[in-house]
Amino acid sequence: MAVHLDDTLIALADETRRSILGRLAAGEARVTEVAAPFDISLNSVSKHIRILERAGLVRRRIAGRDHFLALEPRPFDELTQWMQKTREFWSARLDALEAALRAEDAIEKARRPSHPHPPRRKK
Amino acid sequence: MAVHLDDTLIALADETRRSILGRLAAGEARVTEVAAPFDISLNSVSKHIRILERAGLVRRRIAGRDHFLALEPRPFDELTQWMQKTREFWSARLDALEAALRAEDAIEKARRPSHPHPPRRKK
DNA sequence: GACACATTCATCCTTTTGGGTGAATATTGC
DNA sequence: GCAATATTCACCCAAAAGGATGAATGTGTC
Repeated sequence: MAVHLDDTLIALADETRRSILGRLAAGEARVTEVAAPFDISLNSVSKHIRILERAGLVRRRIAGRDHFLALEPRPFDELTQWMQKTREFWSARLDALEAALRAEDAIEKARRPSHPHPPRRKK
Repeated sequence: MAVHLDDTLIALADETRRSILGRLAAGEARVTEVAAPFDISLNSVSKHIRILERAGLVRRRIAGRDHFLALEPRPFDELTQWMQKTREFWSARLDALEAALRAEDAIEKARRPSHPHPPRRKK
């Protein structure tokens, strides 16, 4: 699953590719149509599309000499799920850390009412 | 905002870096501590940390010769927001497309009860 | 001051990415 | 069969990423 995530993240980490996905959200389009708005060569767009296909974000349907591309949101949704799970995990750990620090502070305060934060390392 | 997104996505698109973030979710750690579980050189880990810092996902607090690293979830949350907005946009457009196709089908069916999908291009 | 430790800097190497150009391939249309 | 069209393939180039190693810098400790 980790490699899969990498492909999706890399595919999304480029403005041209995000723009291509935006175009495909409006429906199927041929490679040439997708490439039209960009000021780069058709070949470069073709390479971007291959990276999107590698991530599974774009599906290709070949009809004669036309290659119709369509948006495939599943990897995007899987990434969203991973991010939600990861965020929850982080929150839980960071909250626990916060709680531990507060408890430590309380103990410290009870023992020595002043001097709230003895720096563990100097300078 | 686009460049910012790029940095975050690129930072997350690597298993080593995701693992570093997982470690930091448990609290601050020095560079050496963060590097310990990995089988790569300390320098490589240092480079990964720099990429995480570039994305704003890691904050560095220097205390003498020790560099303490801490997780900073804000860019992660911004990415989550972007993904939710994008997903909603896609859903709206794809739903509209679906509806349009269904409507087209209905009209087609009303006019010619058989022959549901005349292929626009042959083979 | 001398030494150990933590971290980065400077290089080098290989792979990937993002861009380009020109040729090849496949399909359509006449 | 032939010309035009759609797309990819094969290279070339520069920049960046991910890895390594060895030197330099800054800090703590004795």
